[in-house]
Amino acid sequence: MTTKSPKPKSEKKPADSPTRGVQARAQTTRDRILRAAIKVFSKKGFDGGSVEAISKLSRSHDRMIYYYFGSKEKLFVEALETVYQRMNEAETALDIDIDNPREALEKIVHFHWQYYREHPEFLFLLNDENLHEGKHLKKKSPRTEAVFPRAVNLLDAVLRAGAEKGLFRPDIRALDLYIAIAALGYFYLSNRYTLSAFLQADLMEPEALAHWPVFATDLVLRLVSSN
Amino acid sequence: MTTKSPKPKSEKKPADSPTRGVQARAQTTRDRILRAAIKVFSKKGFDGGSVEAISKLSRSHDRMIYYYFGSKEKLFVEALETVYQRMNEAETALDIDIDNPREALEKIVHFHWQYYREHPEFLFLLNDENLHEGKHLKKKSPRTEAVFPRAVNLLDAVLRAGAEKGLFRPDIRALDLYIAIAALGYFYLSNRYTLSAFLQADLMEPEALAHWPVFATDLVLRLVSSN
Amino acid sequence: MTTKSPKPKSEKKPADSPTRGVQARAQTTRDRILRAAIKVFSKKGFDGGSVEAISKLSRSHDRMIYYYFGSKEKLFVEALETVYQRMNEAETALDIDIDNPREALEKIVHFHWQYYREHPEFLFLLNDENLHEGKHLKKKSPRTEAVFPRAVNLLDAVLRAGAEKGLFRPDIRALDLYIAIAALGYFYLSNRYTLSAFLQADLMEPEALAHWPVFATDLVLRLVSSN
Amino acid sequence: MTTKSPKPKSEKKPADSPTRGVQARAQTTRDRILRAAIKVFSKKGFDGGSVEAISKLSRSHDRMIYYYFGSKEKLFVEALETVYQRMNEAETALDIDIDNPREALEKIVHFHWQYYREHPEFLFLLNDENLHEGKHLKKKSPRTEAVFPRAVNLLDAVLRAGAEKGLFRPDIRALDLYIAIAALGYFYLSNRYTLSAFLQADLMEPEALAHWPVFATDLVLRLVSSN
DNA sequence: CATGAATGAGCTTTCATTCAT
DNA sequence: CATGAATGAAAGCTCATTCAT
Repeated sequence: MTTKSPKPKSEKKPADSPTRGVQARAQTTRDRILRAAIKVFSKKGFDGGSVEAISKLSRSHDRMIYYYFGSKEKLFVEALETVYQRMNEAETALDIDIDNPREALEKIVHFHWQYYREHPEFLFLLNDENLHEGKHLKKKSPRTEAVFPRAVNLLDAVLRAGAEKGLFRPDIRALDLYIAIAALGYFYLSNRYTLSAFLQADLMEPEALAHWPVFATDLVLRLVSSN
Repeated sequence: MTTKSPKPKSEKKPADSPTRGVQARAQTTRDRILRAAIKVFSKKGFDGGSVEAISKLSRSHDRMIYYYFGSKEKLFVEALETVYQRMNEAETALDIDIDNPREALEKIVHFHWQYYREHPEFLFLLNDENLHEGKHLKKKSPRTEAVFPRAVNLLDAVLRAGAEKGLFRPDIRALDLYIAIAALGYFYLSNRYTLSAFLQADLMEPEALAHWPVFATDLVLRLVSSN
Repeated sequence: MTTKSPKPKSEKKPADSPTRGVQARAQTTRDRILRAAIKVFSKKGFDGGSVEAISKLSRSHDRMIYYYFGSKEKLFVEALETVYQRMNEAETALDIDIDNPREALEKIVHFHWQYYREHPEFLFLLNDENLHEGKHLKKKSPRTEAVFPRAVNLLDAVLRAGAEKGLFRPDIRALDLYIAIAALGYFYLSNRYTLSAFLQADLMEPEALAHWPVFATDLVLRLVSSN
Repeated sequence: MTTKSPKPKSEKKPADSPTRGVQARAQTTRDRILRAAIKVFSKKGFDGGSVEAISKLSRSHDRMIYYYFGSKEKLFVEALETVYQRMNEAETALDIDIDNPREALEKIVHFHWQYYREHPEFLFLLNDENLHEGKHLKKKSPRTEAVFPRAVNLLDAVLRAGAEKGLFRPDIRALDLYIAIAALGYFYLSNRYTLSAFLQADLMEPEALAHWPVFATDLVLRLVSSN
């Protein structure tokens, strides 16, 4: 980054000042680029997505990407974090009734399924990052650190509530369950292309799509239920 | 016919003939390229893996890739199919005792886990193909078509045997179970980089690695068990 | 918009503005490339003329050719159109006295001869385009459409004036005559290499070169003369 | 040429010998290549026509081209000479009645027109060679040397006969007339693509095609006629 | 007489990035 | 805050040609 990042992300809304108009315009340019980057990277991957494609889609210029983000890589990282953060916010916003643990679990399983279905860019972006062995995330990302617990902590609370009520086994780790829930939804959708080809079954048929979350929920409930 | 497919894969071992030497040399060149391609593509993806990197790793020339495979894309498809075929062969070779359904299931779950661990190229190559929405596989692949049933059929046999013995529920679909088993192993390993970053837990710790297949087996057995 | 047409030819001279320097530099780079392209293509043809040769001759970079012209083909088309346009302008600028039809015709025949001699790039570029069955011109060229009539119309006026004076036959079509005049000059020069080889006569000898336009003029005047 | 040209063109038909079959087969391979070369080079030019395209079209192998012709360039030269020779033979075979000079001239003009129309490969191949400033022909071609006179000599005879009968002017050079006749036919057809584009007239319309040789004949007769 | 394998230089084109206003 | 111009490396691919049977 040579051009000395002009306004390093600046979450703080610019107060009404003479320069507000300018900053607002800048913000939208930056946002347009970021949004375009998410689209392009999720469709083509980091290597396949060109800087030009992004600047074109955002109706801006290559140069602006460097002005705002410093490099293609940093733009990718921010796209990745943005997408993850959105997912996290959606998960946090889930309306969970802890007093009804079975129903709570069902809700969580369905949330994951639904979120992955509606946000393919989340799947693809994470896939690509894993393809690169997480090297972009490794370099930097203070923003994500504080974020983790929420999802798993919520699950932990549900599990504990269920155990107290005698409904659930007490020996299930929230982290394991979280990964299992994610795996069931993520893998089905993310790997649908190779699965469809190799298993010769169209996983995207309406019937198949309706069936899978039912199966996953059943699986999860059987896993955690006591007796 | 010059640039195009010089010897279409020719599975048949070249009999001892005057031309054996040439064919043998060609075969190894072709194989060296294919092996290098699997390595490079699984590390860098289709876009990130350059033709030059492959030809250099195989101690051959760019030109030879086009001579034997026609294009980077066709080479990728063949790498993908090869890797999938190997997996399929390993799965088929599994020594399963159908009269012992629980143990059989355990074996299958462990096989998937173990195979994914030992063959990261399988994970990465499939991931990359899914990133591209399966477009390479769509174009061609008659080889894979006949192959599907084996893995799922085996599982189906196990499930039926268990059900007959009164050990398993009769309403579990083999296809669902297969995907679930694959999901548990595949997702954990394939997505370990983003999971580790976002969940702040090192999934590759020996302890964690030892624990996961135990958890997965438990999950699968609880899912299918009657009572 | 990054790689694509940065300033679509912009005939308008950049007024004195702060950015004038930049535009001027760009304009000269673009012009240098175009000029180099005309040279290279006319010497080596479209296939034989390499992008590198052009960029080197223009003391620019390969990349700039794509920046300004989009592709090798589009550059070729522009070279072709430029060369044709120049010819057309020269022809239009001819000082013809319609009241002296015989002299006017002589002038026109000599103009063609002289122009082809002095602008071999015109011959070669058109030759190459015809070799490709006009495929480059077919794709695009609104610029040339309005242009046609001038040369033929001029000839038409001369023919009519001559006929009115009773000097010329009234049944000669201007288009035919135009093609004939062009043919005589163009073919002699353009095909001189094969003609020299096959006819075993050096068409480029001073004497031969001096003789031909005389012959051609005679031919044309005999053709159109009444009686 | 390293492979020491196996049978340098061998015009002589191989007498009935034990090896006749082999030679015959070779001859056809050689011929198939030559014919394919004429097609490919006339469509794509020397630079645009690849060795592979030729070997493919002739259902042979790249290697054979080098075996029989030594290099791409030598193959091109032979294609060129072949095509020229065929034209010359056809011209020589013309049934001309010298006692009827006007009709003889008409026949010659029509022959050129007809031949060019029916043999576009002749036009294109010669065009391409001229594009390269005759560099292929310059290198070699003893075969063509003896050939020249025939066509021009014939014309000379006709002109002389006409002059003797008082029909023709005595001051027309056969060489000039020959070039003019060739020019009229060749240029019209060879340059039809750029002419059509720039003159905005479809030169290949049936009517236009029927008209041109009439015009050309008229032109030639007027040129040579006395009084 | 024929052919599969190999070679290295070359091609057009695209890439991420920086300079100069 | 934005932009056109410039850069050089590298990409995938094709070329004419030769080697070794």
